[in-house]
Amino acid sequence: MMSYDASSDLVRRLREAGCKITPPRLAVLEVIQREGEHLNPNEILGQAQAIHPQTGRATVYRTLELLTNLGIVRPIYVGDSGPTYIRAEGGHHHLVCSQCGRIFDFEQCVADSMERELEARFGFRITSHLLEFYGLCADCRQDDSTSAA
Amino acid sequence: MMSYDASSDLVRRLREAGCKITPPRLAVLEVIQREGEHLNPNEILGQAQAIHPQTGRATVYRTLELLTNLGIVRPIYVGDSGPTYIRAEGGHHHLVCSQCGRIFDFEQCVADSMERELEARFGFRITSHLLEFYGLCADCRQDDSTSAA
DNA sequence: GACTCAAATGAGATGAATTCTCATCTATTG
DNA sequence: CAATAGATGAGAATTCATCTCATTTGAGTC
Repeated sequence: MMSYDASSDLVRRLREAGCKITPPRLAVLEVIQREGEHLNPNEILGQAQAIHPQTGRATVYRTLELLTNLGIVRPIYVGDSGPTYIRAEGGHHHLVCSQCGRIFDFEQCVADSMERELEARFGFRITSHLLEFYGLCADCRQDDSTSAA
Repeated sequence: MMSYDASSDLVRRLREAGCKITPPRLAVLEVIQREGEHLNPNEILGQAQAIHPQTGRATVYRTLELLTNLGIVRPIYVGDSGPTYIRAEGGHHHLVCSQCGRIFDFEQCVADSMERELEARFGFRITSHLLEFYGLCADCRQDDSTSAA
């Protein structure tokens, strides 16, 4: 037990926050660090149980809340699915089709240029951002053009 | 019955999509147009019932899904509350504290400058965007500085 | 290494939000 | 006005998240 990687950077942050380092927490951290992106609570539970089988559902929810408050992960709602969790660092950029729900990613982003100004204005320390554009994707535009004017 | 404002722009869009114009749908549209921002399904139900008392909960969910597919409204998840609905036009800009959950709005935004390029690149027709920054607000930074290094 | 205690846990109950089912009704077209 | 596909409302069913509480455990102290 307690054999995963109890010395990672994230574990240190938990310790500093006065939290105990438990097997379920290590399992969830492991999942986040390994897969990381866009897992929902149920998937995180499943993967955490692959590491530490006794892990309970409530503990996963509790751990995700804890990690969110510590600024380590962050829930994100995209499309019509429930929340998924991502690492709370860097930027996430999506193009979301309101009709079919498909999601496209893009990389370049102008948000960084705003960070400094917003930090100064609001006294924030910004660690990440989300930029999403909504509209109709190419396919759904075509389908529409038959019926709409 | 059928006396609210069956000739608005939004009603026309419903007709064009081949949908029937019914009292519950008019009621929901009326609520969206009047209040518009950040109502959750339950609040929308309440206000729709003030207009058309027989309106059922399932119909509100169905109508919101319909309006979302038509690109008229859009669900948004901010903070830890459930979904709320906003008009699917223009931009929404938030600064979210990961610790206390408070939300600050700001106006100026650089996203517009990216829209044209993304539209060209992905063949999208973009109607709105969401730009959110995450981090620690001024208050939570202070609380943290006592414990953290 | 054993002792202590607050923190953390798991199982299942509970609760809230959403979706589904189906018999009935109605907006629209001809 | 009649016909009909689409829409509706009521309540059942499902899903997802939270809460409760008895038990366990990590981590500091000796």
